[in-house]
Amino acid sequence: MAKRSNAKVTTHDVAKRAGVSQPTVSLVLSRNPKARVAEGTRERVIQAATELGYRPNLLARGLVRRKSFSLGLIVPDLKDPFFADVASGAERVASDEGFALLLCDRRGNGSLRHIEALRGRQIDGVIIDAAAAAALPAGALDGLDVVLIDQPDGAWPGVASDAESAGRLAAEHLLGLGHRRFAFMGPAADVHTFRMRERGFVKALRAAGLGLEASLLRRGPATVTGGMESMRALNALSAPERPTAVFCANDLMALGAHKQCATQGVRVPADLSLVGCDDIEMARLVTPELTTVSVPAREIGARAARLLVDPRTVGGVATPRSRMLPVKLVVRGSTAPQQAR
Amino acid sequence: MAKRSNAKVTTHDVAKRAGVSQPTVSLVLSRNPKARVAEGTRERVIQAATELGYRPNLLARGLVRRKSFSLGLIVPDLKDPFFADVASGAERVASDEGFALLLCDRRGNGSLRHIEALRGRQIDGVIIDAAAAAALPAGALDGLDVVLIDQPDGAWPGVASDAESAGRLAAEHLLGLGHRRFAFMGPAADVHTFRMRERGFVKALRAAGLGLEASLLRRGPATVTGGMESMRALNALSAPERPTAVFCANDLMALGAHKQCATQGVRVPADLSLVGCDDIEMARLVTPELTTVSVPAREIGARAARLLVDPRTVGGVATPRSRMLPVKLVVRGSTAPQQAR
DNA sequence: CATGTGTGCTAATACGTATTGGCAAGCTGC
DNA sequence: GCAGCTTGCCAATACGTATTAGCACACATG
Repeated sequence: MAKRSNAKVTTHDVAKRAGVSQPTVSLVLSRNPKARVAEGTRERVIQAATELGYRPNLLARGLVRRKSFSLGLIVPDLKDPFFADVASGAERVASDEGFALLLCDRRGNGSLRHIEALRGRQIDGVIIDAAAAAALPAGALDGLDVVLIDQPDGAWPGVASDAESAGRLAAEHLLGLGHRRFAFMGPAADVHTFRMRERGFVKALRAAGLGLEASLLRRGPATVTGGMESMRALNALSAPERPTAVFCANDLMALGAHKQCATQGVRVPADLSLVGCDDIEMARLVTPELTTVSVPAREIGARAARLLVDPRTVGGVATPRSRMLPVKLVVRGSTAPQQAR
Repeated sequence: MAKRSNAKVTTHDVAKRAGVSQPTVSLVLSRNPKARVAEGTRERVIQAATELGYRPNLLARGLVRRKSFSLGLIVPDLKDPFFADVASGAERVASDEGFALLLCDRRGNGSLRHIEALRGRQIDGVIIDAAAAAALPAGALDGLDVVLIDQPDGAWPGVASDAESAGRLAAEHLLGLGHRRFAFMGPAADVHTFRMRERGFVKALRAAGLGLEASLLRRGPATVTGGMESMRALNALSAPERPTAVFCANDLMALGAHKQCATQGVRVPADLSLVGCDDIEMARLVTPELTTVSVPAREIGARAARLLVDPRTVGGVATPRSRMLPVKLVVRGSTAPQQAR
């Protein structure tokens, strides 16, 4: 019967109880494959450990092994459902593999402080959004195992979705519905995923012989508020100039745009078709439901964690191939065939 | 100029460079107040540490101090915006105080495994939702500094919102609009906050001489899906039996209900007034916007972390008073005066 | 000059685990 | 009977920091 004792039990306590030395306990419990331990001894040690409720002190273990069995996760904003999903996926893998996940919400700020704190904790790797990584001073990540959320940048591997396809799928869907006058809204900031979504969208339009006028390219933060403001600007255009379909860099923007249309009496999808990207849970809660491109956010987090946890890829032994996960168009109610005006 | 060296710099390295012994470095850098160090020595040590880019190894420090400067956070589901907010608040405080936040998403499961892992990491405290704590085997939290999210349970302090007032505010708002036929939807599970929201709601109805029939008390998980199903059941009632106003245990349910009404053509608020609870960001994105009771989720997380970080409250020296944070009714578009039928 | 009194530093040790080298005992083979 | 091997264990040490006890010195005091 395992005792749940309050006082901390060490390998020394176990050793005493089993009548062996401390190193022997360590040999048995750390399952060192090259350890030679008699079967009887092994059993006595395990028995004693169980009885005392021994639990290894990972700080001590980390100190000598130079490995802390913990990962850092730096996200731009945990309240963004996309990153909450990423975190959720990363936590799952980390936890399953015996790693702790140290959460850092940079809340839009720089992440140098977080990085330094993580270093002090001797983390085995860090998952960080590419925008944060790019904003760091040179060398800030030296010596760390890094996986980027978003495209790789040469120095570090990254896990991302196929953003260009996302844009293309949105465009092709809207083109197929007969739309000819498009707008795009997204941040100017240097986030690769957003750039690629835009590029994929624009390229598909070009392929159809269409373009995107400057006034129909709205720059703003990829947030609900950003979406509302961009949409307000579009709605302020004179009727012939107004787009009939809008692709938004992510669902938060799209939901903001959606809301703005509702507020201003612009009917979605009758007056305007709207496509988002990410497929966050909320996309199904608005009416009409948001057509969007589904991105496997949890899987992105999970894969990023797995790259850092997998002994075959850590330490650059085998440079992990970066991962580009497929996306899928999800047609819902916010898009409809272009109506004659 | 601080060098960013890849190799780890220890106090020994700093000592050598400054021409002093390792303990002296430790005395200087740990800012031990009772340490007597000559000003010149102190400066040389700091200079050397800066030049070498010294950063303390928190594993080693934790080992000897018996303190890891890290907190565990166990949430039922990170994808629930309420808990994402709690996590965000807790992370902010932890980070500001030099603590790491070890994130555990129990994803609806038991949390014993997570607790054990956190113990091994010698965490200084754990923030856990009360439902998870209650589901743990006896003694599973012994010897830990615990703060519950949700009401305290005698053994541990908790940080929560004034849930009974939330229910009462919702009821009074609806009563003031002339409603007389109410429904409530919420989980049967033993989450104190949800029980108190329900109780506050029912008590306020009673005070007005009204009650809640069994058929108008819908049990279901506090999720979007749960809200949709409960709403479907309510909509299936014959017209005279149907409520004119519904209070939902949280916003996720309310949004599910909101969506279900849109799907079934029940007009909100003309046919049905809807009140949620939490005031998550999404509440403002649906049309009509959701009337709800605002709960300071981030503040809850922040306070919980502060209780565990504050030297005046840790270790039970001064048992921290539990905190009950005020809530506020936010009237939006999902509620309206009762119409004659 | 002997005695006390701070001051500024260091030697030694502890924290709990992992690892290295080696010792003793039991074999094998000749 | 001795060299050589294997097996099973342990002594010693390392990881990087914090802390305790105490040393050497200067200075003041009698």
